[in-house]
Amino acid sequence: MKFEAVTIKDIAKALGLSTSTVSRALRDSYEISPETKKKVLEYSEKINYRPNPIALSLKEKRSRSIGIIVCEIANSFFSQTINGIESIAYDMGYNVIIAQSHESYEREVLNVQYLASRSIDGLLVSVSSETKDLEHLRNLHDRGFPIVFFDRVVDEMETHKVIVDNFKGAYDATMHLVQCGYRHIAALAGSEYLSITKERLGGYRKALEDSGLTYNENYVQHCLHGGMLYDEVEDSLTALLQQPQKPDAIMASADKLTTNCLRYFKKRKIRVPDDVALIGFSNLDLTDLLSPSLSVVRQPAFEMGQLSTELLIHQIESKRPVKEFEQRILPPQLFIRESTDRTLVR
Amino acid sequence: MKFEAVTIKDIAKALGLSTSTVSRALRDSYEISPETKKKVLEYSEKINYRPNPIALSLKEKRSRSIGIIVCEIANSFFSQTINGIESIAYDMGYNVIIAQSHESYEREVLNVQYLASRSIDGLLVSVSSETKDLEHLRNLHDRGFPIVFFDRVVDEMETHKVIVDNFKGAYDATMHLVQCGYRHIAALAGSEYLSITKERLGGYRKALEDSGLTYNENYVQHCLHGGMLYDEVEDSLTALLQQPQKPDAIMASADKLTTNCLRYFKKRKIRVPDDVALIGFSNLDLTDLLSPSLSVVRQPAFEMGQLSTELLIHQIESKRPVKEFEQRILPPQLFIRESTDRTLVR
DNA sequence: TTTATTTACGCAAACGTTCCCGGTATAAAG
DNA sequence: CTTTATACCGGGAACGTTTGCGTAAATAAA
Repeated sequence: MKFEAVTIKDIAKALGLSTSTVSRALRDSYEISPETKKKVLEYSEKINYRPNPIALSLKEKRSRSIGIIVCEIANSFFSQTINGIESIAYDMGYNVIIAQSHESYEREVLNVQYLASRSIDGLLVSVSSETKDLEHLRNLHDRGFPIVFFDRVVDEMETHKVIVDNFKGAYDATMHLVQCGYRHIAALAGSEYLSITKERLGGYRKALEDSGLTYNENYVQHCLHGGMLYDEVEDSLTALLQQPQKPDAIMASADKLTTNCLRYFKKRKIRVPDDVALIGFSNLDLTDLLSPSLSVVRQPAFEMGQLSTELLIHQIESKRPVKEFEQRILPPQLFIRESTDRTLVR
Repeated sequence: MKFEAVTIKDIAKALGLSTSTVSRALRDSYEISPETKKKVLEYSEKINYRPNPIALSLKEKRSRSIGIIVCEIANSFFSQTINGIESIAYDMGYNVIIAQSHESYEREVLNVQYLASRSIDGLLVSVSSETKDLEHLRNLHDRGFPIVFFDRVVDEMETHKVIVDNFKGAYDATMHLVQCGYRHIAALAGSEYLSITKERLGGYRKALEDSGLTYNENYVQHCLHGGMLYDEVEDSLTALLQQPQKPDAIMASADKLTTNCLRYFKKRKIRVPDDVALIGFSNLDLTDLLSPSLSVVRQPAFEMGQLSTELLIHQIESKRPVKEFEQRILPPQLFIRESTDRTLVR
């Protein structure tokens, strides 16, 4: 069932004009007399004419749409980021096409190819936790295709990047644990391939060192799928709790990691923070309602989305190839709640 | 900065053929000799040719993309629905363009117009809670534009609709409260304009009647923005708790309504379920981790998204105008946890 | 050998726009 | 009265593709 729209030709025919005249009248060209303009404008209004964006795209060789690749939109951080992306994109006349990798490298590659073949003008990417090979993106980038990375960036490519200060976030979180008196602080981290994992573990380690605590390799566990799979978290936590010296606090470095930690503790009736304290990166809106309420490092997701989009569209609309790339680093925010602070627990 | 793609013309020129021959070779037409086909295929592969979807769209008068309008993607129910939509859409070669109304009628209208002007082939809509006037949608629908409603549907339009059995969901939830011994059961509902609100309140009322409890108008409060604004929830709850006979249980009929209820109770140190029990519609993944864990009515969001998309694409690809419309009703699921069941509380 | 048929390809129009390049009036300048 | 300028408008190509039609050469049938 197709839906017939009214075209410039219909207007031209109805008014006894040529398509060029109608086109020019609509674009308010000086070459068209005021009377003709008036006629055309009025008639277009009457029959509710809307220019065909497909035809325009073909002509202008740009689609005015940008692609987004994230692992999951059902993740607070990413849905908030997408909100930020949308707010800017729509303001600037772009629409967004969203694709999810579900943390799978294969699906990420497929999505990139799909989006690229759909003639989008640019791409906003947060890589999957499985991604090590970047050929699918480098390929496009090398041919001048605008790509902006956010949150999960890659060192190997020279593009705009928007991240949060992950080092500081983890440092502050760990420092907070130290100040609360915890001495055996473990880290539950995401995929080793991810930039954010490295940065966050860096902050964790530095905080330990600055506090005179020794960094213990066995206190660091990785979950390849960033907490998406409960079993991975379960295995990691079990490994941590089997250490000769059980950790008395955990710093979790991703949203799902943090909540699945809590789920594990609840299942095993491990009391938080009495048995073990928990702080984690999270952008959930309900960390205050959890049991116990969660201490978190929160990222300015909305702003990250906005900023990334501004950088991307700026690059898309730039006349000359962009050679100077920016890396914007936004500050994280620390929220202290019951899961680390015993004085807060009822 | 534009990104030059390789076209069929480039292939034709390089191989000394006409564009029609190349086109036909690529589509494996019987009119082309095996040798020519082989040459064309190999060369296209080599230079990584991808057909330009914009040009195809112009020719075929369809864009192979569908629009989605929801209030918030940062809402578990909708993000799960979108996952379902995507899974089907991508399988069938469509991409999706998502727009958010943020529960504003004005933004919904703007989004509809924007999407319609972007030559999408169909629309998946869950109306905003402010929406009463449907001209923006009826307009399109009357001209044969495929529209499928999901979750928040409207009676006034004859289209495919996919909903959950809201009546049953609310009925079961209320019945559960009755069985737990609660006798003064209030309802916190969303916008009065919404279909889901009416259906859910219907189930609530019927359950009361079937249990020999009297339905009390003052026990029903509406929040126009469906819990998005905490203040609305606060006012409604305050009104409920000021009734001469304070309610001993609350049935909340939307995601944010339910969680904001909990937030209110926590703030005021009202114990759940001891002072007041709470059950609500919610698709959150962490209702088991809340304090107390939440009894909820859960909707099969993913399946709803899949089903809606199948119906929509089926209508889009139908040769003849579709006149017979289906209304699919999926079953909700009840999860009993601490917020209603005292025996579960630690 | 002539005629009919098949095979394999090219030409050109179409989708909806924009825009370059013309062209024809009318008016002003010489 | 011719030249030049100005105002206004139309023709047609182009964007990348598909597809109906035409046609040359090769093959088969007569």
